[in-house]
Amino acid sequence: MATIEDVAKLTGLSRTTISRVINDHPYVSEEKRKLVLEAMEKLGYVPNSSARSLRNQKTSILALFIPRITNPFFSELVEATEIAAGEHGYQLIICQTRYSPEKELNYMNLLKTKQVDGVILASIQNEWKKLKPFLQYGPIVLCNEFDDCANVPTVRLDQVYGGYIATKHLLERGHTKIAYCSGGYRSNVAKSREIGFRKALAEYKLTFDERYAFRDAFHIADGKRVFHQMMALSEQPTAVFTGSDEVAAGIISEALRSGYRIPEDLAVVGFDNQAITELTNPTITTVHQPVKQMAQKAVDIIIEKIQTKKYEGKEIYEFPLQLIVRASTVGSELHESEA
Amino acid sequence: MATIEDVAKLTGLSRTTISRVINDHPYVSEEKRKLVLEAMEKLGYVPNSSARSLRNQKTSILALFIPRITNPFFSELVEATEIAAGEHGYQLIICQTRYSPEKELNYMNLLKTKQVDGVILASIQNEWKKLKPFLQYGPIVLCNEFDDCANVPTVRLDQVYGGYIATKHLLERGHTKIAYCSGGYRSNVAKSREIGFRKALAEYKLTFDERYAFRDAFHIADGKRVFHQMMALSEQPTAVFTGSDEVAAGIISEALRSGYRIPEDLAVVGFDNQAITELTNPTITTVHQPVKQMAQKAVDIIIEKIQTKKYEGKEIYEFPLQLIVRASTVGSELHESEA
DNA sequence: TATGAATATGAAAACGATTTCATTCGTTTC
DNA sequence: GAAACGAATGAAATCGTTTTCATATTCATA
Repeated sequence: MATIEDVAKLTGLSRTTISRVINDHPYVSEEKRKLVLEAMEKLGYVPNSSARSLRNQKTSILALFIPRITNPFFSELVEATEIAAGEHGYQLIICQTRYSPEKELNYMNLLKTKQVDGVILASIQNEWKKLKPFLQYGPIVLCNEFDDCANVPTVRLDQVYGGYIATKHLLERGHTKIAYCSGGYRSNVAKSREIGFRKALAEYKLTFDERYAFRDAFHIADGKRVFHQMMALSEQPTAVFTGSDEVAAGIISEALRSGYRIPEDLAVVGFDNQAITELTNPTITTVHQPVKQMAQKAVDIIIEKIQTKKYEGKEIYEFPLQLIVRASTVGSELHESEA
Repeated sequence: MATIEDVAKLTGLSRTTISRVINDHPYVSEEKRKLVLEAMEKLGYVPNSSARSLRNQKTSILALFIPRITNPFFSELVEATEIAAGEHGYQLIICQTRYSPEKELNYMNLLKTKQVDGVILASIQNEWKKLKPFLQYGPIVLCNEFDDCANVPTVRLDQVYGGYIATKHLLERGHTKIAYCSGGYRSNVAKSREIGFRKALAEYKLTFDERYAFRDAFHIADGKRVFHQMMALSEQPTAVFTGSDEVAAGIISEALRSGYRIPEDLAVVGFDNQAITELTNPTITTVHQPVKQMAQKAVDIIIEKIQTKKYEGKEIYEFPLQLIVRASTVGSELHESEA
C-alpha cells in the first residue's frame, strides 16, 4: 500500500506538502497541488485511517447501544442513526447488549480505548453510577431510554403522555378492566408509560390491578402467551395496553384464533406504529414515535459534544407522541386519527 | 488519559516491559508483572486502539453491507453477524447501501483506508469488476448474495432449490396459474429463485407467464399493491410465490379484506420463516433460511482470510433451505413440515 | 532600498503503541 | 573454568499521519 512518503518521493516534495493537499490547507501552489493529485492517483494512494485517528485523536466512529436489532423499533432507530451519522462523515458500530449489564459495560470499553468517539445509549442495562465513569473518555448521549440520575444530554419521547393517551382512549370507550403489558422492569421508558397508564386510570377513579400487569412482553410470541394468561384470569380484562405492536399483534392473532372478536370482546392498543399494524385484521390502534427525528437529534448532539469536548451536563430534548386510532379499538365504526 | 509511557514512568520500567505485560508475552518476572498491573489499575490505563491499529496494521473491525436494516431478513443477519464477530473480538460497522451502487462504492473505501479489516457483502449493487479492485486492500466475503464472476469466498443458500420446493409444493396441490413475486432485478438470489420456480413449472409442462411476474416487491405495502395488481388480471392466479414473508403477509391481509379465502381462492408461499408467518390467520407456508449458520460461517471465513492474507480464490459454502408448510397453502387439512 | 507581510515549502517532533535488537545476568554443560 | 544458553530487561526504530517551527521567496509599501 502506498503511503504519504511514497507520494512525497514520487513528487520530490515533502510529506508536509502532501498532507496539505490532502487536507485542503492553504499555501500550496496550484502547480504542486496538481502534481500531488496526479501522483496520488497514479499510486492509488489513500490516507491510512489508523494513522489519522492516532494523530488527530478521533476515529469518526460512533457506537450505538441497543438490546437487539431484530426488535423492529430498534431496527428503525439503527437505520435512522446510521444515515444521520453518515451525513456527518461518521461510521456506526452496533452494540447489542442483549439486556446484559456485563455486555453493556464491556462494550463501554470502546469509548475508554478510544475506538469510538462517542456512545449513544438507546437502552440502559446498568445503574448510571456504573456508566458515569466512562464520561471522562468521551461523550455519552441517551436516546430513547433515559435515567434521571444521568447528567448527560438526553433525547427522548414523552412516554408518560404516550401511556396516558393510549389508556385514555380505551377509558373513553367505556373500558374499565384494562390490562397492561410492557417490556422490561428496568426500563424507564416502560416505567413512564405505566405512570401515564395509571394517571389515566386515576382520572377515571380506577386503580391499577397488579393481576392485569404483564411486564415481560417483548415479542409476538409473548403476546400470544399473555393472551392466554389474561383469559385464564377469573375476571377477564376487556381491553389491553401493550408496549409494542408485535405484542399487540400476538395478542390479536391468538384472540381471533380462540374465537374472540376484536375489539368487541377485547380492545387492543399497540405502540410504535410499525408496518405490522396495517397487516392484521383488524388493524391496530397504536402510538406513533418519531424515531427518525429522535435519531437525527441524538447524532447532532453527540457530534457537537465531540467537538466542544464538554461531556457533562443534563440537556433534555423531548419529542411528542401521537395516538393513531385504528380498528383494534373502535371496530367498524367510523374512526379518525387524533393528536 | 494515561499512556503506556505513564505506566513506564510510575513503575520505573521501560515501555517494552509494559507492552509485554499487556500482551501476555513471556520473559517478564512475576514481580514486575504485578507491579505493572497495579500501576495500570491505579492510572486507569488502557491501551489506545488507534495506536494499536496503526502499529499492528489491523483494526478488529468488520464492515457488513446490507440494503437496509429494517428488512427483517437483514436484521436477523446483522444480529447473527454482530454476535459471531464479537466472539472473535471484532466489532461490526453497518453499511446500508439502500440499493445505491454509489453508496456501496463509497462504503468500500472503508477497506481501502484500512478502517476495517474486511468486508462482508450481504447484498451487491455493482458489477463485480467495480468491486474487484478493492480486493488488494483486504478480504471481501459474499454472504447471502453472490456473483458468478466473483473470485472470493461465498457463503450462500441454495436459492434455486428454495424456489423449486416452494413452487413444487403449489404444483402438487393442483395449482397451474402461479404468480411470481421477488425483490429486485439485480439480485442473483432473486434470479436463482426464479430459476427454481421455472424448473418446477417445467416439470409440470407449464411455462412462465410474464404477466404473473412482479419483481419489485419488498415490503408489506408492496404485497398489498401486488394483490390488487394480480386481481386486476383477466386470468387471475390461484397461487402466488413470494420472495419474502412480509410480501406474503401483505397479500394475505389484502386478500382477506377483499373477501378472498386463503388458501381456497389464493394459496400463498412466503420466504424467510419470520415471526410474522405465525401471526397471520392463516399462518404462512414459507421457506426457512439458516441465517445464523450462514452469518457464523461468513465471519469464520473472513477472519481466516484476514489472518492468512490470501484474499482471492473462489470457495463456495452452501447451506440447505427447508420448506415449512403452514395454512396459507393447505388450509385446514392436516399438514406437516417436509424437508 | 530597506521592511514587513504574505506565500510556499520542508525538517522534525509528535500521536501511543509494538517489535527488533542488544545487553546483562544466572545457570548449565563439557 | 570457559562456552553456551535461557531469562529478564531496555533503547530505539517503526507504523503513517499532522502540526509546529523554521526558512526561503515574492511582493507591496514607506
